[in-house]
Amino acid sequence: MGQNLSDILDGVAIPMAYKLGYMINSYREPSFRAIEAEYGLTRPEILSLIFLYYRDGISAADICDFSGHLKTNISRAVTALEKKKLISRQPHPEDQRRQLLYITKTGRALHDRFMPGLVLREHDMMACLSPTEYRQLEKLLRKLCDHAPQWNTHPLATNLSGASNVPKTT
Amino acid sequence: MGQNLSDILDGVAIPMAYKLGYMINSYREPSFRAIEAEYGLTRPEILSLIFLYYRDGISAADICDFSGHLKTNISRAVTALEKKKLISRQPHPEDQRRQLLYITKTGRALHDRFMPGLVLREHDMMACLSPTEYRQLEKLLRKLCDHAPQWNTHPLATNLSGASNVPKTT
DNA sequence: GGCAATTAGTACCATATGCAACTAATTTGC
DNA sequence: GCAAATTAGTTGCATATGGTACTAATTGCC
Repeated sequence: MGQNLSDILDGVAIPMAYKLGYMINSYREPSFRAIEAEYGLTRPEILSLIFLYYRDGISAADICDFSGHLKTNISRAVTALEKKKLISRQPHPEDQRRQLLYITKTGRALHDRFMPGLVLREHDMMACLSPTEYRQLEKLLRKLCDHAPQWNTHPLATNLSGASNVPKTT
Repeated sequence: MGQNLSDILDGVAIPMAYKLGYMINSYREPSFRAIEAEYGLTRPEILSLIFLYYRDGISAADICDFSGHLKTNISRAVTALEKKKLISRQPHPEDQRRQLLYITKTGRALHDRFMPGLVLREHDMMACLSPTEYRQLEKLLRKLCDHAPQWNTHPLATNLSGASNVPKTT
Protein backbone atom coordinates (compact mmCIF):
# COMPACT_ATOMS: atom_id res chain seq x y z
CA MET A 1 0.00 0.00 0.00
CA GLY A 2 1.36 3.36 -0.99
CA GLN A 3 0.20 5.35 2.01
CA ASN A 4 -0.10 5.10 5.72
CA LEU A 5 -3.48 4.39 7.19
CA SER A 6 -3.18 6.83 10.09
CA ASP A 7 -2.32 9.62 7.70
CA ILE A 8 -5.59 9.11 5.90
CA LEU A 9 -7.43 8.65 9.16
CA ASP A 10 -6.56 12.17 10.14
CA GLY A 11 -6.34 13.88 6.78
CA VAL A 12 -9.97 13.39 5.98
CA ALA A 13 -12.47 16.20 6.55
CA ILE A 14 -14.77 13.94 8.54
CA PRO A 15 -12.27 12.22 10.84
CA MET A 16 -14.72 11.06 13.48
CA ALA A 17 -17.18 9.57 11.04
CA TYR A 18 -14.34 7.97 9.19
CA LYS A 19 -12.82 6.37 12.26
CA LEU A 20 -16.21 5.21 13.49
CA GLY A 21 -16.88 3.70 10.10
CA TYR A 22 -13.51 2.09 9.92
CA MET A 23 -13.95 0.47 13.31
CA ILE A 24 -17.43 -0.83 12.84
CA ASN A 25 -16.76 -2.13 9.37
CA SER A 26 -13.63 -3.90 10.48
CA TYR A 27 -15.73 -5.56 13.10
CA ARG A 28 -18.91 -6.16 11.23
CA GLU A 29 -18.18 -7.05 7.66
CA PRO A 30 -16.01 -10.12 8.08
CA SER A 31 -18.14 -11.47 10.91
CA PHE A 32 -21.45 -10.99 9.20
CA ARG A 33 -20.23 -12.29 5.88
CA ALA A 34 -19.07 -15.41 7.64
CA ILE A 35 -22.46 -15.85 9.27
CA GLU A 36 -24.23 -15.22 6.01
CA ALA A 37 -22.12 -17.81 4.27
CA GLU A 38 -22.22 -20.35 7.08
CA TYR A 39 -25.92 -20.24 7.89
CA GLY A 40 -27.49 -18.92 4.73
CA LEU A 41 -28.94 -15.85 6.37
CA THR A 42 -29.09 -12.33 5.01
CA ARG A 43 -28.01 -9.39 7.09
CA PRO A 44 -31.53 -8.22 7.96
CA GLU A 45 -32.33 -11.78 8.94
CA ILE A 46 -29.36 -11.93 11.30
CA LEU A 47 -30.31 -8.64 12.89
CA SER A 48 -33.95 -9.55 13.27
CA LEU A 49 -32.92 -12.72 15.00
CA ILE A 50 -30.62 -10.82 17.35
CA PHE A 51 -33.32 -8.36 18.34
CA LEU A 52 -35.98 -10.99 18.76
CA TYR A 53 -33.65 -12.99 20.96
CA TYR A 54 -33.79 -10.13 23.44
CA ARG A 55 -37.25 -8.80 22.86
CA ASP A 56 -39.82 -11.30 21.85
CA GLY A 57 -43.14 -9.99 20.69
CA ILE A 58 -41.97 -6.87 18.94
CA SER A 59 -43.10 -5.97 15.44
CA ALA A 60 -41.23 -5.63 12.18
CA ALA A 61 -41.47 -1.86 12.50
CA ASP A 62 -39.73 -2.04 15.87
CA ILE A 63 -36.88 -3.96 14.28
CA CYS A 64 -36.65 -1.26 11.66
CA ASP A 65 -36.28 1.37 14.36
CA PHE A 66 -33.69 -0.55 16.33
CA SER A 67 -31.67 -1.76 13.41
CA GLY A 68 -32.19 1.09 11.02
CA HIS A 69 -32.82 -1.25 8.14
CA LEU A 70 -35.44 -0.32 5.60
CA LYS A 71 -38.82 -1.84 6.16
CA THR A 72 -38.86 -3.68 2.88
CA ASN A 73 -35.75 -5.58 3.87
CA ILE A 74 -37.06 -6.38 7.30
CA SER A 75 -40.33 -7.49 5.77
CA ARG A 76 -38.52 -9.88 3.49
CA ALA A 77 -36.29 -11.04 6.33
CA VAL A 78 -39.24 -11.75 8.58
CA THR A 79 -41.00 -13.71 5.86
CA ALA A 80 -37.86 -15.74 5.23
CA LEU A 81 -37.23 -16.36 8.93
CA GLU A 82 -40.75 -17.65 9.34
CA LYS A 83 -40.36 -19.94 6.37
CA LYS A 84 -37.21 -21.30 8.00
CA LYS A 85 -39.11 -21.85 11.26
CA LEU A 86 -36.77 -19.52 13.12
CA ILE A 87 -39.56 -17.17 14.15
CA SER A 88 -43.34 -17.17 14.21
CA ARG A 89 -45.87 -14.43 13.51
CA GLN A 90 -48.99 -13.60 15.48
CA PRO A 91 -51.54 -10.97 14.57
CA HIS A 92 -51.53 -8.03 16.98
CA PRO A 93 -54.70 -8.19 19.08
CA GLU A 94 -55.52 -4.50 18.84
CA ASP A 95 -53.94 -3.44 15.58
CA GLN A 96 -54.76 -5.58 12.59
CA ARG A 97 -51.96 -4.09 10.56
CA ARG A 98 -49.32 -5.20 12.93
CA GLN A 99 -47.81 -8.62 13.54
CA LEU A 100 -46.07 -9.71 16.69
CA LEU A 101 -42.92 -11.68 16.12
CA TYR A 102 -41.65 -14.49 18.31
CA ILE A 103 -38.39 -16.34 18.03
CA THR A 104 -38.69 -20.12 18.06
CA LYS A 105 -36.54 -22.66 19.84
CA THR A 106 -34.79 -23.34 16.58
CA GLY A 107 -34.22 -19.63 16.19
CA ARG A 108 -32.68 -19.37 19.64
CA ALA A 109 -30.47 -22.35 18.97
CA LEU A 110 -29.18 -20.79 15.78
CA HIS A 111 -28.55 -17.49 17.53
CA ASP A 112 -26.59 -19.35 20.18
CA ARG A 113 -24.38 -20.78 17.51
CA PHE A 114 -23.24 -17.55 15.89
CA MET A 115 -23.43 -15.04 18.74
CA PRO A 116 -20.43 -16.31 20.74
CA GLY A 117 -18.19 -15.54 17.80
CA LEU A 118 -19.47 -11.98 17.66
CA VAL A 119 -19.00 -11.53 21.39
CA LEU A 120 -15.47 -12.83 21.23
CA ARG A 121 -14.72 -10.52 18.37
CA GLU A 122 -16.06 -7.55 20.29
CA HIS A 123 -13.73 -8.47 23.13
CA ASP A 124 -10.83 -8.60 20.70
CA MET A 125 -11.80 -5.22 19.33
CA MET A 126 -11.87 -3.68 22.81
CA ALA A 127 -8.86 -5.54 24.14
CA CYS A 128 -6.52 -2.60 23.55
CA LEU A 129 -8.48 -0.37 25.94
CA SER A 130 -7.89 -0.19 29.67
CA PRO A 131 -10.93 -0.69 31.90
CA THR A 132 -11.09 3.07 32.39
CA GLU A 133 -10.91 3.76 28.70
CA TYR A 134 -13.57 1.15 28.06
CA ARG A 135 -15.93 2.86 30.47
CA GLN A 136 -15.14 6.21 28.92
CA LEU A 137 -15.95 4.93 25.47
CA GLU A 138 -19.13 3.33 26.70
CA LYS A 139 -20.27 6.59 28.23
CA LEU A 140 -19.42 8.61 25.16
CA LEU A 141 -21.16 6.24 22.81
CA ARG A 142 -24.25 6.19 24.94
CA LYS A 143 -24.36 9.95 24.93
CA LEU A 144 -23.95 10.08 21.18
CA CYS A 145 -26.66 7.48 20.66
CA ASP A 146 -29.03 9.28 22.98
CA HIS A 147 -28.65 12.46 21.00
CA ALA A 148 -28.84 10.82 17.60
CA PRO A 149 -32.55 11.52 17.13
CA GLN A 150 -31.82 15.22 17.39
CA TRP A 151 -29.54 15.49 14.40
CA ASN A 152 -30.63 12.46 12.49
CA THR A 153 -33.81 14.12 11.32
CA HIS A 154 -32.00 17.02 9.74
CA PRO A 155 -31.72 17.05 5.99
CA LEU A 156 -28.23 16.64 4.68
CA ALA A 157 -27.82 20.39 4.35
CA THR A 158 -26.11 22.57 1.77
CA ASN A 159 -27.60 21.88 -1.61
CA LEU A 160 -28.76 18.38 -0.92
CA SER A 161 -32.45 17.88 -0.72
CA GLY A 162 -34.04 16.45 2.40
CA ALA A 163 -32.65 13.04 3.10
CA SER A 164 -34.41 9.84 3.93
CA ASN A 165 -34.17 9.10 7.53
CA VAL A 166 -33.24 5.84 9.05
CA PRO A 167 -29.95 4.05 8.67
CA LYS A 168 -28.61 0.57 8.89
CA THR A 169 -27.06 -0.98 11.94
CA THR A 170 -25.12 -3.83 13.37
CA MET B 1 -42.45 1.72 18.78
CA GLY B 2 -43.04 -0.85 21.44
CA GLN B 3 -39.73 -0.66 23.23
CA ASN B 4 -37.21 1.87 24.33
CA LEU B 5 -34.12 2.25 22.24
CA SER B 6 -31.71 2.57 25.15
CA ASP B 7 -33.00 -0.66 26.60
CA ILE B 8 -32.02 -2.47 23.48
CA LEU B 9 -28.76 -0.58 23.26
CA ASP B 10 -27.69 -2.12 26.51
CA GLY B 11 -29.48 -5.44 26.44
CA VAL B 12 -27.61 -6.73 23.47
CA ALA B 13 -24.62 -9.06 23.96
CA ILE B 14 -22.42 -6.88 21.79
CA PRO B 15 -23.24 -3.45 23.19
CA MET B 16 -20.17 -1.62 21.93
CA ALA B 17 -20.43 -2.92 18.39
CA TYR B 18 -24.10 -2.16 18.41
CA LYS B 19 -23.69 1.41 19.56
CA LEU B 20 -20.85 1.99 17.13
CA GLY B 21 -23.00 0.62 14.36
CA TYR B 22 -25.99 2.63 15.40
CA MET B 23 -23.98 5.84 15.38
CA ILE B 24 -22.21 5.37 12.13
CA ASN B 25 -25.31 4.23 10.31
CA SER B 26 -27.34 7.11 11.61
CA TYR B 27 -24.67 9.35 10.21
CA ARG B 28 -23.81 7.58 7.05
CA GLU B 29 -26.87 6.09 5.49
CA PRO B 30 -29.05 9.17 5.04
CA SER B 31 -26.13 11.30 3.92
CA PHE B 32 -24.77 8.85 1.43
CA ARG B 33 -28.14 7.96 0.04
CA ALA B 34 -28.78 11.64 -0.56
CA ILE B 35 -25.47 11.98 -2.38
CA GLU B 36 -26.14 8.86 -4.40
CA ALA B 37 -29.53 10.18 -5.44
CA GLU B 38 -28.41 13.75 -6.06
CA TYR B 39 -25.26 13.08 -8.03
CA GLY B 40 -25.79 9.61 -9.44
CA LEU B 41 -22.79 8.12 -7.71
CA THR B 42 -22.50 4.73 -6.05
CA ARG B 43 -21.03 4.37 -2.60
CA PRO B 44 -17.65 3.08 -3.78
CA GLU B 45 -17.53 5.96 -6.23
CA ILE B 46 -18.14 8.49 -3.46
CA LEU B 47 -15.46 6.97 -1.29
CA SER B 48 -12.93 6.74 -4.07
CA LEU B 49 -13.50 10.41 -4.80
CA ILE B 50 -13.04 11.31 -1.13
CA PHE B 51 -9.76 9.42 -0.86
CA LEU B 52 -8.40 10.75 -4.13
CA TYR B 53 -9.23 14.26 -3.05
CA TYR B 54 -6.68 13.86 -0.28
CA ARG B 55 -4.22 11.53 -1.90
CA ASP B 56 -3.83 11.82 -5.59
CA GLY B 57 -1.84 9.18 -7.35
CA ILE B 58 -2.85 6.21 -5.27
CA SER B 59 -4.02 2.95 -6.78
CA ALA B 60 -7.32 1.12 -6.66
CA ALA B 61 -5.81 -1.36 -4.21
CA ASP B 62 -4.92 1.51 -1.88
CA ILE B 63 -8.52 2.66 -1.92
CA CYS B 64 -9.55 -0.87 -1.04
CA ASP B 65 -7.28 -0.82 1.98
CA PHE B 66 -8.40 2.58 3.18
CA SER B 67 -12.07 2.13 2.53
CA GLY B 68 -12.38 -1.56 3.12
CA HIS B 69 -14.50 -2.04 0.04
CA LEU B 70 -14.00 -5.13 -2.04
CA LYS B 71 -11.74 -4.73 -5.00
CA THR B 72 -14.39 -5.65 -7.49
CA ASN B 73 -16.50 -2.72 -6.37
CA ILE B 74 -13.62 -0.29 -6.40
CA SER B 75 -12.64 -1.52 -9.83
CA ARG B 76 -16.12 -0.79 -11.11
CA ALA B 77 -16.19 2.54 -9.32
CA VAL B 78 -12.89 3.63 -10.80
CA THR B 79 -13.99 2.67 -14.29
CA ALA B 80 -17.22 4.60 -13.84
CA LEU B 81 -15.48 7.64 -12.39
CA GLU B 82 -13.11 7.77 -15.32
CA LYS B 83 -15.99 7.54 -17.74
CA LYS B 84 -17.57 10.49 -15.95
CA LYS B 85 -14.29 12.44 -16.23
CA LEU B 86 -14.05 12.74 -12.46
CA ILE B 87 -10.72 10.95 -12.31
CA SER B 88 -8.02 9.86 -14.74
CA ARG B 89 -5.87 6.75 -14.83
CA GLN B 90 -2.16 6.53 -15.56
CA PRO B 91 -0.14 3.36 -15.87
CA HIS B 92 2.28 2.90 -13.00
CA PRO B 93 5.79 3.46 -14.33
CA GLU B 94 7.34 0.49 -12.55
CA ASP B 95 4.45 -1.91 -12.13
CA GLN B 96 2.45 -2.65 -15.24
CA ARG B 97 -0.38 -4.16 -13.28
CA ARG B 98 -1.04 -1.04 -11.32
CA GLN B 99 -2.74 2.17 -12.36
CA LEU B 100 -2.25 5.49 -10.66
CA LEU B 101 -5.44 7.43 -10.13
CA TYR B 102 -5.77 11.18 -10.27
CA ILE B 103 -8.79 13.27 -9.47
CA THR B 104 -9.71 15.84 -12.12
CA LYS B 105 -10.83 19.41 -11.68
CA THR B 106 -14.39 18.27 -12.29
CA GLY B 107 -13.91 15.61 -9.65
CA ARG B 108 -12.70 18.13 -7.12
CA ALA B 109 -15.58 20.41 -7.92
CA LEU B 110 -18.07 17.64 -7.34
CA HIS B 111 -16.39 16.68 -4.07
CA ASP B 112 -16.63 20.30 -2.98
CA ARG B 113 -20.33 20.20 -3.55
CA PHE B 114 -21.18 17.25 -1.34
CA MET B 115 -18.47 17.30 1.32
CA PRO B 116 -19.66 20.40 3.21
CA GLY B 117 -22.92 18.60 3.97
CA LEU B 118 -21.02 15.67 5.43
CA VAL B 119 -18.82 17.93 7.52
CA LEU B 120 -21.81 19.81 8.86
CA ARG B 121 -23.48 16.55 9.71
CA GLU B 122 -20.43 15.33 11.59
CA HIS B 123 -20.52 18.54 13.60
CA ASP B 124 -24.17 17.90 14.38
CA MET B 125 -23.36 14.37 15.43
CA MET B 126 -20.62 15.55 17.79
CA ALA B 127 -22.45 18.62 19.03
CA CYS B 128 -23.61 16.90 22.22
CA LEU B 129 -20.03 16.34 23.38
CA SER B 130 -18.00 18.85 25.36
CA PRO B 131 -14.58 19.72 23.97
CA THR B 132 -13.03 17.42 26.53
CA GLU B 133 -15.32 14.57 25.62
CA TYR B 134 -14.63 15.15 21.97
CA ARG B 135 -10.91 14.84 22.54
CA GLN B 136 -11.46 11.73 24.63
CA LEU B 137 -13.47 10.12 21.90
CA GLU B 138 -10.91 11.08 19.30
CA LYS B 139 -8.16 9.49 21.33
CA LEU B 140 -10.12 6.32 21.97
CA LEU B 141 -11.09 5.90 18.36
CA ARG B 142 -7.56 6.42 17.19
CA LYS B 143 -6.36 3.78 19.61
CA LEU B 144 -9.01 1.34 18.45
CA CYS B 145 -8.20 1.98 14.81
CA ASP B 146 -4.49 1.57 15.38
CA HIS B 147 -5.09 -1.82 16.92
CA ALA B 148 -7.60 -2.99 14.36
CA PRO B 149 -5.08 -4.87 12.25
CA GLN B 150 -4.30 -7.05 15.24
CA TRP B 151 -7.73 -8.51 15.65
CA ASN B 152 -9.09 -7.99 12.21
CA THR B 153 -7.08 -10.84 10.78
CA HIS B 154 -8.51 -13.36 13.21
CA PRO B 155 -11.11 -15.73 11.90
CA LEU B 156 -14.54 -15.33 13.34
CA ALA B 157 -13.89 -17.99 15.95
CA THR B 158 -16.15 -20.65 17.51
CA ASN B 159 -17.49 -22.87 14.78
CA LEU B 160 -17.27 -20.37 11.99
CA SER B 161 -14.70 -21.01 9.37
CA GLY B 162 -12.03 -18.43 8.59
CA ALA B 163 -13.65 -15.24 7.47
CA SER B 164 -12.80 -13.07 4.56
CA ASN B 165 -10.85 -10.15 5.69
CA VAL B 166 -11.45 -6.63 4.74
CA PRO B 167 -14.49 -4.58 5.57
CA LYS B 168 -16.28 -1.59 4.27
CA THR B 169 -15.91 1.90 5.51
CA THR B 170 -17.18 5.42 5.41
C1' DG C 1 17.21 -18.40 -14.87
C1' DG C 2 12.93 -20.32 -14.37
C1' DC C 3 8.72 -22.09 -12.13
C1' DA C 4 5.34 -21.39 -8.33
C1' DA C 5 2.98 -18.14 -5.60
C1' DT C 6 1.29 -13.55 -5.05
C1' DT C 7 -0.77 -9.20 -6.51
C1' DA C 8 -3.53 -5.66 -9.47
C1' DG C 9 -7.29 -5.41 -11.82
C1' DT C 10 -11.40 -7.18 -14.60
C1' DA C 11 -15.61 -9.97 -16.01
C1' DC C 12 -19.46 -12.72 -15.04
C1' DC C 13 -23.29 -14.39 -12.44
C1' DA C 14 -26.38 -14.79 -8.55
C1' DT C 15 -28.46 -12.24 -5.09
C1' DA C 16 -29.33 -8.65 -1.66
C1' DT C 17 -30.77 -4.14 -1.51
C1' DG C 18 -33.10 0.44 -2.41
C1' DC C 19 -36.97 2.60 -4.17
C1' DA C 20 -41.63 3.44 -5.62
C1' DA C 21 -46.11 1.91 -5.76
C1' DC C 22 -49.56 -0.53 -3.57
C1' DT C 23 -53.19 -2.57 0.06
C1' DA C 24 -55.18 -2.50 4.29
C1' DA C 25 -55.84 -0.77 8.93
C1' DT C 26 -55.72 3.09 12.01
C1' DT C 27 -55.52 7.83 13.55
C1' DT C 28 -56.34 12.78 12.92
C1' DG C 29 -58.97 16.85 12.01
C1' DC C 30 -63.13 19.06 11.03
C1' DG D 1 -68.83 10.41 11.88
C1' DC D 2 -66.37 10.85 7.79
C1' DA D 3 -62.59 12.20 4.59
C1' DA D 4 -57.66 12.85 4.66
C1' DA D 5 -53.44 11.60 6.39
C1' DT D 6 -50.52 8.29 8.62
C1' DT D 7 -48.78 3.72 9.57
C1' DA D 8 -47.69 -1.51 8.97
C1' DG D 9 -46.50 -4.43 5.79
C1' DT D 10 -45.93 -6.38 0.90
C1' DT D 11 -44.63 -6.68 -4.00
C1' DG D 12 -42.09 -5.68 -8.36
C1' DC D 13 -38.38 -3.73 -10.62
C1' DA D 14 -33.84 -1.85 -11.34
C1' DT D 15 -29.38 -1.83 -9.62
C1' DA D 16 -25.50 -2.31 -6.48
C1' DT D 17 -22.99 -5.73 -4.40
C1' DG D 18 -20.50 -10.15 -3.15
C1' DG D 19 -18.22 -14.15 -4.77
C1' DT D 20 -15.68 -16.85 -8.04
C1' DA D 21 -12.91 -17.29 -11.72
C1' DC D 22 -9.97 -15.23 -14.81
C1' DT D 23 -5.72 -12.49 -17.16
C1' DA D 24 -1.55 -10.29 -16.78
C1' DA D 25 2.38 -8.63 -14.30
C1' DT D 26 5.50 -9.21 -10.49
C1' DT D 27 7.89 -11.39 -6.72
C1' DG D 28 9.84 -15.28 -4.24
C1' DC D 29 12.26 -19.43 -4.16
C1' DC D 30 15.32 -23.25 -5.55
